Amino acid sequence: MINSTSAALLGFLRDGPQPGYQLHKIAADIAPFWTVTRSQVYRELATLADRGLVKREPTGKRDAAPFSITAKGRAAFRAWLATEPEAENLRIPLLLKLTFAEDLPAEQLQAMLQVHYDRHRALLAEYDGLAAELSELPVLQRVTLQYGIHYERAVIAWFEELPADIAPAHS
Amino acid sequence: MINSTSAALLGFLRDGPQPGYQLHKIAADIAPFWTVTRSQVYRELATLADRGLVKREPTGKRDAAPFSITAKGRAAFRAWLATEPEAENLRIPLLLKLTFAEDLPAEQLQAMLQVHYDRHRALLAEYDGLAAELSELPVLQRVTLQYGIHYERAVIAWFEELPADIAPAHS
DNA sequence: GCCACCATGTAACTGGTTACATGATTCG
DNA sequence: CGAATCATGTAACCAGTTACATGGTGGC
Repeated sequence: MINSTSAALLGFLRDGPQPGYQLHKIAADIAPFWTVTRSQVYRELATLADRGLVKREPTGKRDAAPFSITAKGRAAFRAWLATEPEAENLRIPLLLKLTFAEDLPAEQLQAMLQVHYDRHRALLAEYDGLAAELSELPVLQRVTLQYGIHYERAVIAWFEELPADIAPAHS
Repeated sequence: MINSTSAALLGFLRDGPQPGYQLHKIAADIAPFWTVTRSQVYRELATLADRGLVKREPTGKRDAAPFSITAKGRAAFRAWLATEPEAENLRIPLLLKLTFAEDLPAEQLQAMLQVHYDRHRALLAEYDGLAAELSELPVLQRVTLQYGIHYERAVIAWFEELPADIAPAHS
């Protein structure tokens, strides 16, 4: 079975051949709940090519080496699509640090929390803006955005509920 | 600067020397928003030892090689504690798959969503139970749990708001 | 024509996961 | 006393990040 990153690349390639650079740009757009670096894209493409799931096309402009999806690649994509997605993985450095935060002066801790609180509020505003702007988007493209909105709201509520001595200022 | 995983190990070692196995157990307990595998623990300990931040103690029972924190290690921990935590990293395979889900029969998609919905409801129930049980916990130990509760509630709300043709059954 | 930025790719390193190996306890 | 589980660790592999290199394009 291929991994999620490869699967995503194959998914994008169904719309036509693309070089690694462009695939990365497309992938970066469907962030923020999935990320791939450019290097990863090139590596995955190389192994996909080795396994015959994509095919390297003649080099185009600026050394661009487009890849196209093969019949075998389409089959692998469909197989991946039908498998149960794994559980999500959340990695939250802030919570780790908080675990040890008794050893930190309250004001320093509060300053840290403030930074993150503000960032989450900015993100929520951004997502809300996108949702308004893109209200005509196909259903399945909107759900990710909705996930983001729900997530940010939850985090913001969490911040606002922190004990008063460390809670960030919320206007 | 040391990484978060090393920092956590140093943090735990302040309470006394521990072998890698035990450190991993402690770390696993402060999940679910931070994870380390056992292998990682051993590797980090080895590099921490190389850098003089921990010291290997004489082997105890069952080949256990406890490590103790050094003065230099304590300093490194304090330095880490004072740095701004990075942004969180969320990796949600379900959302990636959803991006391509137009190519999946609606009922298969719904079945997938049901599995995840049920899992999140179970998690919320578990966290709520813990919160009730551990109501006397020190503040900073409770905030992680609260984060989990807020997160699960948000995800559950998201599920319940999905378009009717794919939304999981919610009693 | 130069400068900034865009498009393209490779290489090296670090962090995370899986698989393997093995002796000690515990419990029925 | 035998089986299951716990405690301990190593090695190999895979995935993610950072750093490096370089030619094209567009705008002033």
